[in-house]
Amino acid sequence: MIKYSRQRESIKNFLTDRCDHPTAETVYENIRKEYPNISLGTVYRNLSLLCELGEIKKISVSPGPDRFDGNIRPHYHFFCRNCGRVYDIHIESIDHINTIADASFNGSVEGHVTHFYGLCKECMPKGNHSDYINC
Amino acid sequence: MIKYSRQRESIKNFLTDRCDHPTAETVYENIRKEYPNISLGTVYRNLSLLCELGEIKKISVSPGPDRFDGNIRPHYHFFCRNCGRVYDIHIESIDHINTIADASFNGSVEGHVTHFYGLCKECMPKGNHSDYINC
DNA sequence: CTGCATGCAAAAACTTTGCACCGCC
DNA sequence: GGCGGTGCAAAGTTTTTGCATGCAG
Repeated sequence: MIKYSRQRESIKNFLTDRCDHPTAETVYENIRKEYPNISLGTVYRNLSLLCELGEIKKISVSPGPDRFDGNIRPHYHFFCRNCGRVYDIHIESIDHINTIADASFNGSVEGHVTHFYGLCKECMPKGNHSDYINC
Repeated sequence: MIKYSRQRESIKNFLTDRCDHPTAETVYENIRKEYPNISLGTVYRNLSLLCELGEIKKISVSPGPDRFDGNIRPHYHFFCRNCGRVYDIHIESIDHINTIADASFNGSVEGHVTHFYGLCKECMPKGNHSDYINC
């Protein structure tokens, strides 16, 4: 049985309030402002638990520490190869690629993990800065 | 300038001879049979170098250690959620998803990383075992 | 009260690195 | 023989875990 904890509540709220996909370390540093005694171990344990409960999502980045996303609606991520920032991308479903893969594989393709990379607006050559909002 | 080394040659050959995407540790254990004094550090250094040279590919798996692929022709990977094995999937290009993503993102989408998951033939319920060859 | 959650610290898992020596070119 | 590669070991990075105590139900 899972019991309520103020720390977990705080972590959950922190994540759903942001859209910059913080690492466990960043979560730790911020929750510490409210709960100075919280330990990094507790942050990891709660992030892990929240993932299992489906309340947040883990984003694995290579190389580097995992990041966490409080937005669990289906969407994709964009990694800027210059500054390392992670952005949300909301696109129509591309689940048809599962069917394509399944047709060429002797097994059962249930899903895919995809992320996109390139240069974000901030890192692109000057001149084309519209104010598109990613979050 | 890059110099020849027997160890690097051996690592390269080992990878191009296999299709099971071994980890650095597995590479180490196998190369050791031929070069008992090789160190894990050397294996990592050479895997890293071979990646930079574009002679092999690194596959990041979450969770778990990175895996390495001696096959650099474009293809995708399938991760069995039951046994953890990694298989090659050769499919037609799905690069159109870059265009889809680019249309919804204020920046420049240059590419994507995708892997598929599900159950492999070995881990599927009995009865449907054709002899499709994945490698 | 019972037992899950926490804080702390140690350890685990994976990878990189400093340094002295070795061996390509 | 000069300089990149190696072996070894130490250290770095990220995450997990054991244990005594704290707090929700």
